[in-house]
Amino acid sequence: LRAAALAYGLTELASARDPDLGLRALARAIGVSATALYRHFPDKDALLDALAGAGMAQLGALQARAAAAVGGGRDGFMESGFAYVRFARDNPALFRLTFSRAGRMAPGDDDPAALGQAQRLLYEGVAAMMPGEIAPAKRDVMALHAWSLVHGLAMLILDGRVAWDDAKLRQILALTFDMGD
Amino acid sequence: LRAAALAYGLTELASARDPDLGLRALARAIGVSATALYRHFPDKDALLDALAGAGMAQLGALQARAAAAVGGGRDGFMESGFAYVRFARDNPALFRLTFSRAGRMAPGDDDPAALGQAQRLLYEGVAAMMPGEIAPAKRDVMALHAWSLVHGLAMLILDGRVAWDDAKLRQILALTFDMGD
DNA sequence: TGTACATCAGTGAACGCGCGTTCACTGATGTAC
DNA sequence: TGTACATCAGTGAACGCGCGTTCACTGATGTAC
Repeated sequence: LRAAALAYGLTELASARDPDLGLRALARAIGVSATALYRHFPDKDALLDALAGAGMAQLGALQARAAAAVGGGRDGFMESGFAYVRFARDNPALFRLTFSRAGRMAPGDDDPAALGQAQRLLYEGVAAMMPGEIAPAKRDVMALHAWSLVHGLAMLILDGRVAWDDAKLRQILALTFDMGD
Repeated sequence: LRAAALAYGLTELASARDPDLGLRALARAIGVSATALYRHFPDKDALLDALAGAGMAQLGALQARAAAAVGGGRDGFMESGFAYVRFARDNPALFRLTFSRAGRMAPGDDDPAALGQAQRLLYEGVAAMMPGEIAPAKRDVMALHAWSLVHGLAMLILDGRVAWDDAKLRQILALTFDMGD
């Protein structure tokens, strides 16, 4: 049941716009009594945390795959950024839930594999972008810069402020991701 | 009462983390029966829309003031970007509400003065940043780039993913806002 | 100046709703001897 | 092989809660004649 609940939750959050997911509603949807869920999660919060963790893991995996598909390096970094925005578009509620939840945990309290992977990808990407010597502080700034860009783009798209346009998005990303030239 | 409701709503949303604001709760807080609000707003949605509009107006005004304070131009653009992030930090729930609501309206259905001002500032900023001839398409890309950056930074800070650090934030912004060099 | 009437802001009771959670329970599955 | 017992996943009824909204109402303020 735990697996079924998470699976349904993830698909529901992929299509939904609003990340408000009710415990009762979820139970109803998978054809089980609401109380049954309490066998597998201490409370609603824990359920949502699990979903958020799964979302983060999905996002990380997607980014890694996108980067690998073009052979890594600077192109891979750019592709991983693009994948980030695509993930948000394809999983609006899950994307929101993932970030609103994960931030509420104490640092390190997160699913370590998932957050670790996202962070690592970010830094590796920055390194690939600037292959020379980079001061750690500078690397940090560039990583946050890239992260903010894709995150903001994703949010603006989810909020209906920016229309999806493949070519235009790539141009916007290029401004940051080709910066090392 | 309309003014009181909006005023209280704004201060509440400035301190709150969560933009879920109840009509009954708001009425209770300003010492009035819940039904009294229906004299001034057709329903809860209208109330929230009004608050979102006010938030957008505040944000626009703040950005304009920040830009003017350093004499406009490229510095002014950078300052307006910084003000954007500061506004989000200082009004977490209002910032969220403003963007989640405003996007749901049909384009142009928004408070025209507010959205117009934000948009205009954006384009003027890009123009100031690149004083030469810019193709409209390129200007568009640069404007969205800048917007996404500050928006993403704001969201990551609100979600507790990025710590507030004045100097660091300025460095991150500079990567984009000094790009025309 | 006084009277009749309309307008309007606000009230309190009541509606139905979905929610998260607790409770005592049932029935199936496994395990010890 | 059979019996006794513990474990465990699931059930349905019930709790209290806050919500948005409707309703018939009250009392004050303004306006017409």
